[in-house]
Amino acid sequence: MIISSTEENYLKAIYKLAKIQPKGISTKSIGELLKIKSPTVSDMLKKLSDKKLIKYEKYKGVELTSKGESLALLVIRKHRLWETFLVEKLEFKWDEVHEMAEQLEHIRSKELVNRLDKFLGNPKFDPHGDPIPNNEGKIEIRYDDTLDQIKTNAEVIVVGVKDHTKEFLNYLDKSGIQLGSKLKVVERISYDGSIEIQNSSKKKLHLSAQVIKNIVVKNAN
Amino acid sequence: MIISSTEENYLKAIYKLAKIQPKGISTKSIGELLKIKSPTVSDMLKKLSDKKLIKYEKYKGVELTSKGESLALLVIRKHRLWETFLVEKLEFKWDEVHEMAEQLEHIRSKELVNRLDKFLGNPKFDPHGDPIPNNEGKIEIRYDDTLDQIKTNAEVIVVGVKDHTKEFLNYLDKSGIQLGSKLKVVERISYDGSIEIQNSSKKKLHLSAQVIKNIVVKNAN
DNA sequence: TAAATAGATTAGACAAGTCTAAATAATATA
DNA sequence: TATATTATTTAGACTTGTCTAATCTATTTA
Ligand SMILES: [Mn+2]
Ligand SMILES: [Mn+2]
Ligand SMILES: [Mn+2]
Ligand SMILES: [Mn+2]
Repeated sequence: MIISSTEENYLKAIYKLAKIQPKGISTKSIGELLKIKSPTVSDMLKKLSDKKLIKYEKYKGVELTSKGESLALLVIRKHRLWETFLVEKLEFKWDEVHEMAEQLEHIRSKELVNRLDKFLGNPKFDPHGDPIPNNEGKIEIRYDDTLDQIKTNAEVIVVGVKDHTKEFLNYLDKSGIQLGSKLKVVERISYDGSIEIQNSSKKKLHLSAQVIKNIVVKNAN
Repeated sequence: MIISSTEENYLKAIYKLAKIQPKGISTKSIGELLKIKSPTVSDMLKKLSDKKLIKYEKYKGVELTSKGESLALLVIRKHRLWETFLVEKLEFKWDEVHEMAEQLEHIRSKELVNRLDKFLGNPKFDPHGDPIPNNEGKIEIRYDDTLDQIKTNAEVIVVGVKDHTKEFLNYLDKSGIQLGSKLKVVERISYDGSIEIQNSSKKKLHLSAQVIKNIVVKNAN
């Protein structure tokens, strides 16, 4: 069965929404994520349902079938492997790769993605710290905290970001924060939820609530 | 101006046909190359003409404008660079890469193609010996002979192929012929235009007229 | 629980890219 | 040169993916 790029994008969107709200993904939320109007989404849901890629009942929301989930995971695998290639091999910065990966993720070839994986040394995470599903669609889910949940004086290492926009990633670059950065929470300002941190070279930095909830960290043991 | 993948394929086809028959490329020949029916081609020619990518007069055939030629060359550049990547980096064989490159050639990013070029060491030729246009669309045209034009006892090196099908490339593989192979023409059989060759390890091989006209060689000095 | 609101679906339209059948133009041939 | 053949274009239709406007359903709230 042939799956179009458009259909792949819907499956990926449903997969992503399901990670936040497992049951009954709404037409509206899919439309918002893909920047497509609801009636268009409605039509596509019928089509994906006919292809047995989703479970769909009118007005009841939608859920991926296991076939649909596998396909979504394959698209995500390709997206993240290509992003890794672009950063590791072609020396792009982490804020530059998403758009290219949005195109590359639709290249059809089982063999290509597996060779690419091998060429990159079977990476487990992409340049934004997101896990790369393996060839069987298995994905390592990491239960790490975001920086806003960290106690004062705790030391942590940056392992990912939740916001992938150019603006956010650029802001982190300018602040000298990247994957692997070691940070210490010096002070929490309860008034606005912001924090004061110190980096490994003792430099202090003030980060807003908005920013720290998008930085994923693990304990620096 | 946005050029769709479909439009890119038409431009590439016209470019390729123009190398054989510079003036007045026919609707029919484009259709045959792209496996698309003539009326569809006719429609597209109007569209490409409106976009000033081709010069087109009804019933008079078609010609690329310089804008159209630049775009065609960019697509060819991308195709050949990706093929080189697939063979050099991902270890695909030369008969396995064309279909993937047909998809990859449409990835939109000026920066990506130039970084890829650099990553590959600015290769001048692709895995089939075809020249890779540079960033300005300049292409090195090589005036090499095909093996059927070589005198008896001359020694040559294989620098390209004219038939890119899996079947032909596979046949060459099985015969131990690849880019860089050194061959000596031992005998020409005038009856059927076939030849007897000797490879660098003195092994003899009989090649049909059909085969040798698709092998591009240069003199082995 | 009845009305208001939000969300979802249906209806009808459009663009891109494709097709077949019919009409027309150009070219070859008798 | 008149006719036959071939190539091209026009006409009309279909599919995919999108939209807006209208209608229907579900949920919230007074
Ligand atoms: Mn991305
Ligand atoms: Mn990513
Ligand atoms: Mn090719
Ligand atoms: Mn090639």
